[in-house]
Amino acid sequence: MSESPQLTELQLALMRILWDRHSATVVEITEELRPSRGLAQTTIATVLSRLEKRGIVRHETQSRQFVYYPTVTEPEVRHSMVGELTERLFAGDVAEFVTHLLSSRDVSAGEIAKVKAMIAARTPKPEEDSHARR
Amino acid sequence: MSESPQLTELQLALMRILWDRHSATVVEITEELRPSRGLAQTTIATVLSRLEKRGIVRHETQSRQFVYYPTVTEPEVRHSMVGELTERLFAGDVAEFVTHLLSSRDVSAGEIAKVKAMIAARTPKPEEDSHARR
DNA sequence: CAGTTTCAACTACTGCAGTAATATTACATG
DNA sequence: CATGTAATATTACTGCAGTAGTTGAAACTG
Repeated sequence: MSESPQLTELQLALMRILWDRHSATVVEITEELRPSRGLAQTTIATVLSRLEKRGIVRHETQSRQFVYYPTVTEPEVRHSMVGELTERLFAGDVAEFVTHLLSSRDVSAGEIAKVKAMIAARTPKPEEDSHARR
Repeated sequence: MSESPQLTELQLALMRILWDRHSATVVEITEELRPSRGLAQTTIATVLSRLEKRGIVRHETQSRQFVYYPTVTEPEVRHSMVGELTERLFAGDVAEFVTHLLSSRDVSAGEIAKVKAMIAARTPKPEEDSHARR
């Protein structure tokens, strides 16, 4: 059913709030976004109802108010958006993608180290690990 | 001047052709895309002129025909698109992004190995290298 | 119970991508 | 030089995101 949602920046901003709070009303979201973007409540409501049409959020009515809930997790969205870009730009080649990411000049040595550590941590494949020790 | 172009799939398809051939006419592009998408020449022309308005391609008139050229390279586009997504999804944290990429279950061991090799190859920072030897 | 407030619903407008039909321009050629 | 052809230009329509005004209904308040 659920395809692979691609969300725009505003949509993601709303989702982040929903992910943080687990649920939120239109008013709450509008409040939280007021500093960054000064959007009208109706705008937020419109965006939310469109997200609902796409199955990305749902709502429950609580005493006259709509309380919205995310129906997808942040990792899921990340995964589908990253997957899409991997296809689009690197023909699905993840290694290419990583190479590209790491070769952008704005990656600090510290970040490279983090990545190395991460790879080290996940390199020992479970099966190998279990009998590499004997 | 040039911002950070975000290109859609169709736009990328056109750009890939331009990158491959270095230049192309509307007819050539239409031909090349005919198998995959059966688009009218006018569609291609429209898309190209919009890309030109955005400064992503330019054209020269060669004996009555428009010959289009890319004005940005594929790496540039990749960089700006990936950069955008890095911001959007990972708040600019490249290491997070890489971690995410590598933790998607559809990354083969071979690909991990490729990435490791890549990191190894680029870990010795040039400056450090030059006087680590003294 | 009437007035006010608070929401959501509805409607609508802009901008852009995708799509394509139609109009226009200019060249070649009989 | 008239005309067919090939290419671009114009125009337009759909769909969706962003944006917001207006309306209607429910709830609170006195």
